[in-house]
Amino acid sequence: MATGKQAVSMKAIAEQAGVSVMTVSRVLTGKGSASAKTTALIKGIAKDLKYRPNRLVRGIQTGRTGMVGVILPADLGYYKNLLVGAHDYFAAKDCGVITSLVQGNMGEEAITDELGKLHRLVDLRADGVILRPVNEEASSAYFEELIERAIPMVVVDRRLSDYKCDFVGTDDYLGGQMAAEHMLRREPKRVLVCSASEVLRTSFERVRGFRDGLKESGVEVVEHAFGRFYSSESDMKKVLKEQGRLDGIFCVGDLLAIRCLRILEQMRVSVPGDVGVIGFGNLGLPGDYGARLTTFEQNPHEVGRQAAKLLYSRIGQKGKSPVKQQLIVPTLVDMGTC
Amino acid sequence: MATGKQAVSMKAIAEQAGVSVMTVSRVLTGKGSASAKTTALIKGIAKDLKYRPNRLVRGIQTGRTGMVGVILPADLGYYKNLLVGAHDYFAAKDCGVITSLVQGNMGEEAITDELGKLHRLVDLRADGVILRPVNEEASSAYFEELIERAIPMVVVDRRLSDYKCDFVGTDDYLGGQMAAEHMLRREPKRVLVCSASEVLRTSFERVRGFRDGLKESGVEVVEHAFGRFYSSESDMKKVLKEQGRLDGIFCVGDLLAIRCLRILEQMRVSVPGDVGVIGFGNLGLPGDYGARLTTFEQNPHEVGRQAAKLLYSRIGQKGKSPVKQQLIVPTLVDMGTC
DNA sequence: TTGTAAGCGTTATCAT
DNA sequence: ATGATAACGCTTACAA
Repeated sequence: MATGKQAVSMKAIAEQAGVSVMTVSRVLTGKGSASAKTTALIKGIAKDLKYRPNRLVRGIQTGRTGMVGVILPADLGYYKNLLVGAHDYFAAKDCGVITSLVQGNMGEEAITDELGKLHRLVDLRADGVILRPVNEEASSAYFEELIERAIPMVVVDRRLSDYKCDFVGTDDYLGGQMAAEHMLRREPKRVLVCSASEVLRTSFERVRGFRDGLKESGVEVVEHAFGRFYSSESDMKKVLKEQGRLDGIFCVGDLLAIRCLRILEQMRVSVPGDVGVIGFGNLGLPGDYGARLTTFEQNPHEVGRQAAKLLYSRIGQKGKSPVKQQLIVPTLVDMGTC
Repeated sequence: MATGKQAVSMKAIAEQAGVSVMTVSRVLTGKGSASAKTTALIKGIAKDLKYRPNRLVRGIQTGRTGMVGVILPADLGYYKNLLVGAHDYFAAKDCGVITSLVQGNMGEEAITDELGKLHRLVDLRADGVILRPVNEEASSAYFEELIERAIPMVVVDRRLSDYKCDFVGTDDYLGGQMAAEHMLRREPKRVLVCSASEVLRTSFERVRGFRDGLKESGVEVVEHAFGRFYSSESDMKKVLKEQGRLDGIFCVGDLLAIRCLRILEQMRVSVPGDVGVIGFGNLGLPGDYGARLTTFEQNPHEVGRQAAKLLYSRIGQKGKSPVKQQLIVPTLVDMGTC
């Protein structure tokens, strides 16, 4: 310690009260017993001295620091409410949340950054970690420091492909099914699915759910896979023109759906009169058309809350238990485009 | 420690290397000297054992935990980027950020919550705190635990009325002046100021800046004070009708400005043809008209960065130094309504 | 260059 | 109900 007067410690209280440090500890933590008299005395002195327990020391001693780490992309966007959801839960558990923001979405640099944040959390002896992974291909070697110390981790929003661990995210399959159900009310004959790519799990699951939801309806389903959750105007125009008559369109992302709406407007096709359009709330920040798009709102707040809850349950849980997958149901927001 | 194998400590490395703990400490922290041979040996073993320093202990020992607290309102909104800005700075300084979100904007409950979060940060021995206060009237007694321990605090966005301390926020006065300057290009004869209330510092400062900016222009300035940063449609309509001929309107908040635009449209007054309208980016989330409103964007990211920078400079600064006020210049966003 | 001893503020453990 | 002592993992201060 550099300079200045020492911060008040249990020792100081003990001296003033004429008891041992242990008695102070017992009174102040509420664990163990003490006479009513000493209890009152000690509590009084603690208040007078503005005593505050040193959680660092307590953490060293008990193995629980009461801090958890949350690692998210630096451009918070969609994850803002996830963070808030996690906070909501942890606040109730008197857990401090160390937020770490990772620059970039992929690439070596982002991975290095992510790993650095993980290390910092280990160094601070966080009780657990919530991670939205940048490095989706990370193997268990990547997480060795966490594993070594049995620090529980819950992954959110994006699944890790190589490393099995607890996960909380949107139920994309169910969302797809719900989209199908909603679409069926139009009694369509032929519908188009605008997907991203089979290798993108969210897209794949949404499509799978949608197809399964239509399975016994006899509706004809055609699909066009744009490589990403986005399409240029010309690509979309080409696709829609080629497809000919359609009664409905399900896009696995809002950006695709908004593009659809624009093109359909150009083509003088009425929505939802001629064609119904459903998007999926990939970004949650729709543009001009977005506000009126029938889509699925993901519930990042709930994802955050559930991730926190799951993580908390893992903390202090002795051995290993089977991996859990908590899937949060998206909400259909009917804005009349389908 | 409850169960399981002990985490690897310097002691473990020391034993394996056949040296003392101090040598390990010196090598791993880079402070002090050691022979090239032992250095290599120790570093090798540390890596093999996946050693990670215990920052808690280091914090206890050195008085610097490398953690700072950031306390913001629970509905992050505008503060999202402030948080990101603070992170950007602290990440570079290898500082962990403990985020605390306070429920509610005023009232006893929120204050209790805020104080609780402050206490938790003290308990975790944060090196410093950035606070967007809920409790603006808080006196120094409110912050006694921080003061007692000489934990530096920087207040952002809202000033504390009773307690002098470092502050970083938007330069409202300058914003007002800039609005005036912009307005003058229209060569107006008569302008209306839609203010909130004199007791709201941000409103007051914006108006003061605006008036000062027009001082020598000879422009006639009339002012209507709505109690808040908001007006009902009927109130605004009444005011605009009563005022008669106007060349420009400066609203201290975007919500007021958007209301203005709507009423003017109803009144068939062209903007910016007949009247120029300037708002102030109170919320940053403009509605339909907002996207086209000439207004001031506050720079929460920069506020966060500067607050972090200021706080960091205070950390480890020995005695007390004069209070600093860092004012961030808002950006004029000309969307053509003035 | 390296080591020893003491201490940081608390809890765990075993007494009394 | 209370206390003494060790331990947690590291750094500071002082030797050698």
